[in-house]
Amino acid sequence: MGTYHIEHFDPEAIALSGQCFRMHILAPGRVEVIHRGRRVEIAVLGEDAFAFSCSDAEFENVWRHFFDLETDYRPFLEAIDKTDHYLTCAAEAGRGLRILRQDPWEVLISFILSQRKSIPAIRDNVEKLCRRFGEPLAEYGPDVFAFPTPQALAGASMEELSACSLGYRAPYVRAAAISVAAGQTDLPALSGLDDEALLQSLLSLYGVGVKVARCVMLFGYHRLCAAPVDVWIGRVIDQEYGGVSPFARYAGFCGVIQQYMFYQRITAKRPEKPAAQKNLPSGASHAIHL
DNA sequence: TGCCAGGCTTCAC
DNA sequence: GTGAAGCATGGC
Repeated sequence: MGTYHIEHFDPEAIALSGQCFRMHILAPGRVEVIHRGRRVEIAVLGEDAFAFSCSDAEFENVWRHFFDLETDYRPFLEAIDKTDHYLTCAAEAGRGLRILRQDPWEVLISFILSQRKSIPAIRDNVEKLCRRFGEPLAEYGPDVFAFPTPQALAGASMEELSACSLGYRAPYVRAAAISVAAGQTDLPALSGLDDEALLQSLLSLYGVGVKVARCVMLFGYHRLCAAPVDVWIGRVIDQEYGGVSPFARYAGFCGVIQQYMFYQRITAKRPEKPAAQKNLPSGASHAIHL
């Protein structure tokens, strides 16, 4: 158990932000994460003060990197257009968000099955997969499981996958698992590709479209230039920006900006405002962004 | 009962 | 190349 002073870090906000489905709020100020066969609990002690339920060595070797604590998020916040009221408020609400450095394989499968599902439903599906096909992590308790390996999912039948409530996404998950397990898709090697090549490689997988590919790029490969546009972000762009994406202004880190917008949108009380012409930054449509 | 959820593939045209 | 239809499941 170690205690640390960390700025711009809000584990509860990150757990709610929809980028990671194995991060749970256990109680106010207490969050757990399971990542690459390890589990850690984080306790919020006070402003910028946190306790991690692991050794200092594990914090330095695993969790500092996972939570992207080496990155200074201040320049991202300072670059936000002060006349953009929506984004200024969103960034203030989400100033403790960070883009996690997750396992690309876990991100790939999680976002394949995210299609047309709510975040709680995705979380349930991921947990079902882990319980059914993941290795038990007995050192953390009888009810803790690792994310399934590609081999484990590739060896599952359609019936077994469908039993995890995957619906029509079951063949997508199976195809991706077979491709990765067979070495046809080498996920670690993809990290060496440039952004466009990485995008095209991900799009070649059955069941992976532009939105899911961008999620994998952002959350699995830490390509901060990738900004997934889903129904929520689409609504923000329509309602707050008159249909013109603000991402062009934030080249190189629009994935971070997107995450502030997404968090603000899903944690708001869903005010269904009519389309407004409030923020109209110059720039191209969001469609051109990775 | 109907609509919607971090969409994608398939098939007309 | 573009747009609509169809797709499973669960929550509200």
